[in-house]
Amino acid sequence: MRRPEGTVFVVDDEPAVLRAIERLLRAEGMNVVAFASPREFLERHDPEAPGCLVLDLSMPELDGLDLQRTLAERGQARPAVFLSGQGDIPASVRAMKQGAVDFLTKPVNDTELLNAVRHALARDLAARAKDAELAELRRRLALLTPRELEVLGQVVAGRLNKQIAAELGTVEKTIKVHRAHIMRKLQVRSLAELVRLADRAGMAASP
Amino acid sequence: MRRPEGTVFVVDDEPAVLRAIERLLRAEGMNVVAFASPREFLERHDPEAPGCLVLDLSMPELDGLDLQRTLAERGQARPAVFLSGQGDIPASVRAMKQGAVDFLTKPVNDTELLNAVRHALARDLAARAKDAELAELRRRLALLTPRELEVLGQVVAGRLNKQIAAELGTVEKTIKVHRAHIMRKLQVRSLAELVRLADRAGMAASP
DNA sequence: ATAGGGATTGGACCAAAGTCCAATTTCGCC
DNA sequence: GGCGAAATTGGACTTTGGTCCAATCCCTAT
Repeated sequence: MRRPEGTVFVVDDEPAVLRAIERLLRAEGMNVVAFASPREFLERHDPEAPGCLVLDLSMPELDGLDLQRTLAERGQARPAVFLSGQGDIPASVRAMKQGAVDFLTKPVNDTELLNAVRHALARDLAARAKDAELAELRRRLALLTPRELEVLGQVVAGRLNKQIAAELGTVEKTIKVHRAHIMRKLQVRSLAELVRLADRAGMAASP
Repeated sequence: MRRPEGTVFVVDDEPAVLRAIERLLRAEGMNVVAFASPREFLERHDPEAPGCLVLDLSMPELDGLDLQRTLAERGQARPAVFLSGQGDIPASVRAMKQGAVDFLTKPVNDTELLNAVRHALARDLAARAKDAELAELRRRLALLTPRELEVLGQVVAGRLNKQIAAELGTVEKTIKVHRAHIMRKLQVRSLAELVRLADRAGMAASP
């Protein structure tokens, strides 16, 4: 079973547990990188590499929740599967509210962990795909001049060229030229596509 | 503080807890309806009334999770806040995965419960608003004839009238008429609006 | 000062879309 | 058999949108 679909970053301060989990995941053909502490993870991991987390809840210095939150603040959030020894309910609830994929209690059931990790990897891939798409949209929008952005806003708001011209204090002819430039730069071939692109990129339509 | 924003349906088999929660919520000006058992709730509650749930996790016959799932199957899901006595972690995780707003342990902290309930009510209102909007869109789409739906699909796919005519084996003139009918029936005044309406209603664009 | 990009505009046209009025054709239903 | 909605089509225009070629005007960086 090919599984180059991302890496599983495991962080646990108990060496025995860390090795056991690493072995389990590798046996399934997954790419695994193990860290003995949150600090080590923060220093060495590659935020660009696709993948998910398997975090021990209670660790010295920074616990699993803190680590998860820290990554989120850096814009490096990843789907996480939490493991806890005796962990309390409030912690599990907090983890889930924070977007955890699952929260398992030790001793961990292998099947449950594998399912949770597969879900987490899938979620990360989906999130990265969405991010990539959004980045591509913004990259294209960045090619537009300020004026073209104004015109775009009016166009996707459903205004006619004539109305846009009046609004922007110019003539219809000019708007047509801007429109043509917009279509070319954004690589869309129909108004329908243009509207979708603008909406997905989160353009605020100003009345 | 006016709070006619939905009702809080409380279900707990312990009379003392039920009364205490009811009193707490009413003191905040909330509309509350208390039920001593899941069965009673299923028989008497109004699925149309906006509002959220406060569910005891462990109850005879049907526990809180079962009740939540049963409602979901009936298409009557509501945001729920769970309360548990000694509850285990797996139960709390399952509840959160199922979409619970929060999962609190008894004895419940009043402030936490109130905050959770407020979030749940807000979430229900938002969900109902979205549902209502979607229903409105579908209501309008239902006014279209089968042919008009075909044309709509092609239009929002960015096809020209000429192309659509060829595709549907008719002439451009006919397509124009259909388009005019579509715009009128859907109450949109621009192609941009039409595209958004179709997309939000989840129209699959066929190539 | 000078090149180059951005914003604008003209003119000339062509293509696409929308409108008004009118007329058939087809089909399921009473 | 006939009614009424749906689907179609014509004709005659008007409005909009798009394209080509060409030409200013302004501002910034070299």
